Amino acid sequence: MAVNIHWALFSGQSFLWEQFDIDSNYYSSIVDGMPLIIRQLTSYKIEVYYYTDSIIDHYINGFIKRYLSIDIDNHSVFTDNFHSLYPEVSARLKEYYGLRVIRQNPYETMISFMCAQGIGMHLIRRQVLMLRNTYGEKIPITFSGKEIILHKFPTPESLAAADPLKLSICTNNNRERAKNIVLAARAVVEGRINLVDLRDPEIPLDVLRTTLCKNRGIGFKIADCIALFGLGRFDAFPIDTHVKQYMGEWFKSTTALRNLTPTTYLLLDAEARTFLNPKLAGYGGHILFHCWRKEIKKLRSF
DNA sequence: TCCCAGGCCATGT
DNA sequence: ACATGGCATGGG
Repeated sequence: MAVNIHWALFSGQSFLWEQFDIDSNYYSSIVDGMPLIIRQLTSYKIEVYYYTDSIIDHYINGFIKRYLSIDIDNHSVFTDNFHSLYPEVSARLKEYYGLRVIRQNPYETMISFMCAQGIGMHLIRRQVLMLRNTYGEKIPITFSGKEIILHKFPTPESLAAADPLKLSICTNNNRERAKNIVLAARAVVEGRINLVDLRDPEIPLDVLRTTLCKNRGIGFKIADCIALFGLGRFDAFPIDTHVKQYMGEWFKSTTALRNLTPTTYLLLDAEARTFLNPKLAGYGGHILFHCWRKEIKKLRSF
């Protein structure tokens, strides 16, 4: 079965998705145990293929729409005040309103973003792919007559039981990162990290961030990424090298010229909320992030 | 060859 | 608090 969805740009936060081939418009992933294939038709439209019984079509449809956060009207993310204050940025953003910040699994988001430290997106994607292929359960499907082997994201148990040294093959040979991933998986298995409890939207962002940062390998930025992409906290605003750059260039922040120390991080976080809707700061920030990478940095990876 | 990539951590001042 | 270096590899 397939469903068409308008207003979806499939890009920007997709370490858990895999492109069929170079320059292919098809992407695959297993979301909540269900194999999904997405075809990017235009920057505003995708087609979703899923494998299930037609009786529960309406349920699947709702599930996918929630996953793709179709409930968020992207044009409401930026205020009228924003458009009049920053007309150049506003003009550039026109092509990027199709981007959806998707509601991904928090555990999978945590592990995959722990791979995203100071290296290019290409390498990050490769690490997550290798983790899936090495430790994830195989799921064979047939798509347009072809047999395709997909892999589930490895369970917390499988990563918790993994040998860190062996796992480091998947983490760019970075042993420290491999060790941290195994430790985090163990913490999930033993209930010391309870991501279900952290889903409570009443938890203040700084508390959420501090809680996640107790784990080795998770700093402010990764914690905010887990909140934004994994816990549906669209108010969380992860600040990385690109965000720091566009805050300096586009929003003339002098704070952005300083090194990204914890203090600077918190100052930038507060600054961003003065020109972005605080409740959707991360959502807007991600649209800006993607636009910055594509338009200014001319990066092709996503 | 050098610098930068969706950072984090330990160490020295 | 802030600066610096190590971690690792690939691409521009």
